[in-house]
Amino acid sequence: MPKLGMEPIRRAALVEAAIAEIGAAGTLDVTVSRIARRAGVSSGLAHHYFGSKEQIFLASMRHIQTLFGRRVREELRSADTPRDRLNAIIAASFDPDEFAPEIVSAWLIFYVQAQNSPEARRLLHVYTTRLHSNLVFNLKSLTNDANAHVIASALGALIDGLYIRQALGENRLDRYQTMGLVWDYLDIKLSQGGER
Amino acid sequence: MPKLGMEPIRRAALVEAAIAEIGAAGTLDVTVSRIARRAGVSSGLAHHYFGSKEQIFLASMRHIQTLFGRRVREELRSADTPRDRLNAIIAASFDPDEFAPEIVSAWLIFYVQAQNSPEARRLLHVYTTRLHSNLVFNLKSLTNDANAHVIASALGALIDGLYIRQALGENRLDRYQTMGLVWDYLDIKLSQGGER
Amino acid sequence: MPKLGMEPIRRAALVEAAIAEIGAAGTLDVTVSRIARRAGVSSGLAHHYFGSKEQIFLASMRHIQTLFGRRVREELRSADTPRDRLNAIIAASFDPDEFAPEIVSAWLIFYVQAQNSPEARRLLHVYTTRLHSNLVFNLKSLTNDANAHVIASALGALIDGLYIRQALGENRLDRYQTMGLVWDYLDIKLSQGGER
Amino acid sequence: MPKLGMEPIRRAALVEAAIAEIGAAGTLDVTVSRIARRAGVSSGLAHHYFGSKEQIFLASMRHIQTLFGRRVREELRSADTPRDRLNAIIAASFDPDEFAPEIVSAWLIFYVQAQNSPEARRLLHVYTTRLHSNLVFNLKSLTNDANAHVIASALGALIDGLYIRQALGENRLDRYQTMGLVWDYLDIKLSQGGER
DNA sequence: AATGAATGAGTTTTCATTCAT
DNA sequence: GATGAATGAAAACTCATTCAT
Repeated sequence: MPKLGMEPIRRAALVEAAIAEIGAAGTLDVTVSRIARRAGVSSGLAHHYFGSKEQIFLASMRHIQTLFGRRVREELRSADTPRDRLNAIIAASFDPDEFAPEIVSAWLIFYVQAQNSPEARRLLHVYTTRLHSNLVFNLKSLTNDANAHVIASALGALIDGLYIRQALGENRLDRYQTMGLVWDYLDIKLSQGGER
Repeated sequence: MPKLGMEPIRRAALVEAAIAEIGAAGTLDVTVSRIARRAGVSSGLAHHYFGSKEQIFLASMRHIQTLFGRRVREELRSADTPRDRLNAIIAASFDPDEFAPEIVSAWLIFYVQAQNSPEARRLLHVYTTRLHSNLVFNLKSLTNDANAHVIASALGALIDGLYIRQALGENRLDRYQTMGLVWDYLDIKLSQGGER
Repeated sequence: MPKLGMEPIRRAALVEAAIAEIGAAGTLDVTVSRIARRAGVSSGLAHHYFGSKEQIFLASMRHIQTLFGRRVREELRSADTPRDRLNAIIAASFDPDEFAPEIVSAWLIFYVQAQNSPEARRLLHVYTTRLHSNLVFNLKSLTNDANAHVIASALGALIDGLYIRQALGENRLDRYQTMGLVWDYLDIKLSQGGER
Repeated sequence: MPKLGMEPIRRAALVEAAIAEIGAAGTLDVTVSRIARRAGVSSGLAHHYFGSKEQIFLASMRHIQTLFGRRVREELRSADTPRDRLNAIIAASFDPDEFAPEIVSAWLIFYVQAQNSPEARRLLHVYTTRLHSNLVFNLKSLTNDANAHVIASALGALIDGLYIRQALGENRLDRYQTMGLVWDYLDIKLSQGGER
C-alpha cells in the first residue's frame, strides 16, 4: 500500500484525528495509538512523522490557529469600513464553529499547556498578538494610538472571557447579546473622544 | 505511632501537597506518590483517606475555591459603599496572591476539568454564580435590575479574560492599569443611566 | 504477601537473576521482564528498586567485583610469604569459578560498557587499580619500587589477556600451564635484579 | 538513477558506515536506518543487499579483520630478520590507528559476539591463529619448536591484554613503554636458551 | 492508623523488516 | 536498482491501586 507523497496526507489525517480525540476526551490524556487508529494508520507511523506525542499536539494547535485565522479573514472580506472590520473580527471569535466541543477543548488545554511548553506559549502569543494588531490597526482610524491599544487590550480580554464562559455554559447571555456586549463597549469607548 | 484525630490533619496536608504539586507541574499529571511524599505520608495512606486520585483533586479544587471566597470576604470587610464593595470584589480577583503559579494552574486546570467532571463543573458554577450575585447585589443600589445583570455578566467575563492574560503574560497592562480598565468600564456603564 | 524488609532480598535476587540472564544470553540484550521473572517478581518491582535497566546491570557488575574480591582474599588467607601471596593473587584470577559462562559474559560486556558508561569505567578502574596495588604491595618486598610497578602492569595485562583467551577457548594451554606462564614471568623478572 | 555495478560500492559504503556507527555508539545497538543514512542510501537498500542487520555486522567484522591483516603485512614489508619481523608484528598491534574508537569498539564487541555467534567466533579464531602462526614461524628460527609455541601463546595474550588496557585508559605505560614490555619479554625468553 | 511491598495494565517509543511503486 | 511508506511487535518505564503486616 505504500505510495509516494503520503507524508502531508498522513500528517493532516493525524492532526485531525488528534483534535477529534482530544475533543472527545476533553483532555490531553489520549494515547497516540487511539489517534493513529482514528487516522487509519499505525502508532509507529505517527511517531515516524511527528517524533513524539507532544509534537502531534503542537501541530494540532497550529492547525486550529490556522483555521481561526482563516475564519477571521473570511469575515473581513465582506467588511468595508474600519468599524465593520472591528465587528467582523469580534464576530469571528463568536462564530458557532468556534464552539464545537473539540475546538473548545483545544483552547482550554492550550491555556494549560502554555504554562510550561514554550512552543505552546509562543503559539498563544501569536494568537493574542495577531488579534491585538488586527484590532489596533482598525481602531487607529477611529481614535488616537494610545487609546487604540488600551481598547484593543480590553476587547481581547473581554472576548476571551466571554468565549470561555460561553463555551462552559456559564454565560447568561445568548450569542447575539454577547456580541452586543462587545459592540456596546466599543461604541462607548469610541464615542468618548480621543479623536485622531 | 498513629494517633487519634489525625484524619483532618492528614487530609489537609494532602490537599495542600496536591495543590503544590499541581502548581509545580502545571498539570494534573502528578503522581499520588509525589503528593503523598510531599505531605509526609505514604501513598497508601492517601488512598486510605481519599479512595482515589480523582477525589484528591476534587478536594483540592474545593480548597482553592474556599481560599478565593475567603479572599473576597476579606477585601469586602473594609468596603462601606456599594461602589467600594464592587471595587473590592474586582480587587480580590487581581490580588497578587491570585497569581501564584499553583493558583494559576489550578484555575486553568479547573476550566479543562469543568468540561467533563460534573463536580468540577459544579464548583466552577458556584464560583461564577457567587461572583455574579456579589456584583449584582451591589449594582442594584446603583442601577436598575436588568442593567445590573448585564453589567455583572460583562464584568465577570472581563475579569476572567484579564486574569488569564495576566497569568500567562499576555497582558500588555500592569496590575493597576488592568484594574483601571475594569473600574473604567463600571464608571461608564453606571453613568449611562438606567437609574433605579 | 508483602512483608517488611524485603528490599535487600529482592535486590539480591534481581542481581543474581540479571547475571544469570545476561550469562545465558551472552549479551546485555535481555529484558527487564525476563530478569524480574527469573527473580520471581514483577518487572515493575525491578524498576521500583533499581530505577532503570542500566542500574540493574551496574549492580550486577558490582556484585561480580565483590565476589572476585572475596575470592582473592580467600586465596590470600593461606599464603605467608610475599611470593606466595603473588601466586595466590594470580591463582584467584584463574579459579575455575571465574570461568563460569555468566562470569565470562559479564566481564566481556563490562569491557564494552566501560567505553561509554562512566560508572562502568569507574568499576573497571577499581578492579585494575586494586589488582595493581595488590601486586605492587607484595612485589615491593622483592624488588625496587619502579620495578614493582612495571612488573605489576605486565602481570595485570598478562592475566587479563590469558583470561579472555581461556574464556573464549582461544588458549592453547591448560589451566596449570597458563598459571605456569605467569609464574615463570614473575620468576624471571624477580631474578633479573633490581634489588631493594 | 540506479546504475549498474553499484552493488560492491554500496556494500562497501554500508560496511564502512556500520563500523563508523558502531564506533560512535560503542555498541552493536545501532539502527539499520542510521547506518543506511550515513552510507547515503535507504534502509530498504541495506536490507536488499545484506538481508538482515546481523549480516551487516558480520560483514563489518570481516572488514575489520581484513584491515588488521593488511596492517600487519605492511609492517612486515620493511622487516628483514626474524627478530625484526617479530617486532613488526608486535608493533602492528600497537599502531595508533588500532586505537581509533571504532576499532577499539569493534574488538571489544568482537569478544562479546564470539561467545554466541559461530561466525564471530570463527573470525576471532582466524585472528588468534594467524597471529600465533606468524609469531611461531619467526620464533622457530630463534628457539626450539615447543618453546616457540609457548612464547607465542604468552606474547599473544600479553598483546591482547595490553591492548585492552591501553584502549580503555587503564594502562599506566605509554605506547613505547608498552611495546618495550613485550620486547623485553621476548628478549628474556629467547636468551634463556632452548636453542634450535 | 500507617506503611511499603507488590502488581500489572497501560503508554510512549523504537526498529527491523517488508513491499508497492 | 532504489525508495520511503508502513507495520507491529517488543521493550522500558510509570503509576494507581491493593493488601499483608
